[in-house]
Amino acid sequence: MARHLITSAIPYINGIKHLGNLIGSQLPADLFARYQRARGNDVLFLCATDEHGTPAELAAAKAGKPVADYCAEMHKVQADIARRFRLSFDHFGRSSSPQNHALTQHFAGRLAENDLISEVSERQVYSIADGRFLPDRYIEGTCPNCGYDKARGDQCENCTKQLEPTDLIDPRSAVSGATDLEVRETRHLYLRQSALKDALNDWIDSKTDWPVLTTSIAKKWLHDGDGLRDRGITRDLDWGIPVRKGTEDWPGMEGKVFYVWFDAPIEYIACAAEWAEANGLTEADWQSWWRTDKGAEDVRYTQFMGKDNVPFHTLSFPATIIGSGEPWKLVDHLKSFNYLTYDGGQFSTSQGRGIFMDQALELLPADYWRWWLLSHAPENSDAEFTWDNFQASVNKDLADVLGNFVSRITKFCRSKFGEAVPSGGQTGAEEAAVVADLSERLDRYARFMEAMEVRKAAQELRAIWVTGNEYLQSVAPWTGIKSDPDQAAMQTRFALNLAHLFAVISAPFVPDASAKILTSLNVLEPIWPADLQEFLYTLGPDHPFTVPDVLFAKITDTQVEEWQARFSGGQSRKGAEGEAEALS
RNA sequence: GGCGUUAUAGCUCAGUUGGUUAGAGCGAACGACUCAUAAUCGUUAGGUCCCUGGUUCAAGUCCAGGUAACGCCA
Repeated sequence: MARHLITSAIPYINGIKHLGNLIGSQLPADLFARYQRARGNDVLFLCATDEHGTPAELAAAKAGKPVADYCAEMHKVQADIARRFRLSFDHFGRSSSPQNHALTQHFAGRLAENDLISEVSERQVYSIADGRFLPDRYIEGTCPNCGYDKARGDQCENCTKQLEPTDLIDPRSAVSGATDLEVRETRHLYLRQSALKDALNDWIDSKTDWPVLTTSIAKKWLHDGDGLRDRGITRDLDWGIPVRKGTEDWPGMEGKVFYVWFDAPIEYIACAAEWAEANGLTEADWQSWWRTDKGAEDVRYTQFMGKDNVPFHTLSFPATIIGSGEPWKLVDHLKSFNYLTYDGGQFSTSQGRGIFMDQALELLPADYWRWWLLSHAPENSDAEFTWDNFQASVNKDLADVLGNFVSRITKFCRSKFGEAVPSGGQTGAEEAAVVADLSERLDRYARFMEAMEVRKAAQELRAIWVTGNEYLQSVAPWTGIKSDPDQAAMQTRFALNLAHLFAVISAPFVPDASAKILTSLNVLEPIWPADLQEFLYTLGPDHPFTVPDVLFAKITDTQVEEWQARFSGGQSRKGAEGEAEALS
């Protein structure tokens, strides 16, 4: 039995994610996890909320709540939506957990011992009124280049010129509008990633089976310009993991916290510790997934993420792990996705553009979204969501091809033979041909799923559904029953077993529909078809079943028009990044 | 500005290391069937593979230059 450790990029805490976020990491990760479980493998599938940093603080302030309370609430909201999308996390953790505090401090300590941490003095803008240092993007002022009065400290959005906060004319705090700003000296820790450049390069070179998208991004960061740069791992904030060297104080770092990018990926590990605690397991149990000296040498670790997250997962996080000198598991396979676009532009949290997870579920059940998103996953390039395409795909694939097949065969059987699998007849050449065809297709489907070729897997799965309709159309039991009832009974029995097959193998894509079909067919313990020939005899004569309700209602033109208007962009969820409107 | 990705049928996309008449699904037209969610199944039509030039016996595929779209720039 293979062991699969699977993590999805962890979503930021400050609001509900949109469909682009969903298909970029969590959903394909779930598909893979469900598939591996269905094949009988041992799976630990982890995800969490990424809770630290300035956006969380500001979102909490806006909501008028202490940041810890805000994060706890938003974590529940996100967990609930994930559950409703049937994301089958073994644990949905929090980067603010005690486990992550301890591990982050531990890693920092190890890195310091290995001389991979340096201390750098920096000058940063401090807002006296706010009582805090301001990150560059939270300073606003007039652009010295074009005169735009809402330029940010890192860049002017009007003329796109890159700026330093000190370039701004009449700078003010974007948090409070305060103008009493000053530049203060502050000391920060840097991770000396540059010292690990060769180690990282060798490691990435050893990954010959990674997607081009992944390696090209990693290589660019490694070799572009001056090469891999050292990165600050601390910030002058209140909300975060206090800077400590393992369990000891870190002189000169009092009152500072780790920068969110440093502690967030460590949550992948800490989340396993949270999982163990939540399930009454021991440290040895979770370490058997993460420590190659404690049982994880046979674990295959796969990460899922959007392309914007690739540098962190190929360089920064591995630098932390390699730099620790301890035998933690490094990622084996890394599956990255491009963006889903909406009406030609990006989905945007800050501009409220596109469809958000909670809104999607108000319109239609999870399976509809899961199927469309997965079968159109932005694997090789950006993919575009349009309502017309969504309607056409879902109606055709789910309602007409799969749903209608289950409906037609169960109803036919009920009307001619009653609600039990009919007996009589012997399978012949026609059925043997279907078995041969399906065996080949099932094999391809499995290979695509193993390789995480999501779109191709969906395409193959759909072709398998079509096989069922082809078979019925070809043998036409509704005609044959008049002259040879035994033959028609056998054909009906065979087709009911096909419905069973479809339910079992479709579960990773459309878990709810799959469960409904299995319930109707009275199958309590679905088992993946190892031997197809044998599997298609699972439902034998007299096995009772019921006709399921309509599995997938079609999306009407009226609905599409209404939704198109409602989500025409910018109206549904306006506001700056970090707003808590999603909570209401 | 630098860099990256992409460009194939009306639409959404496949096209392995260069190798016959460039493929699939949807949509369209026509036909078959009537068990089924007016669903299904079959047949057919539809392409200057963004442009220009180059390498080669052979280029959708490799190289150079251009054009356009999208993205990233810590």
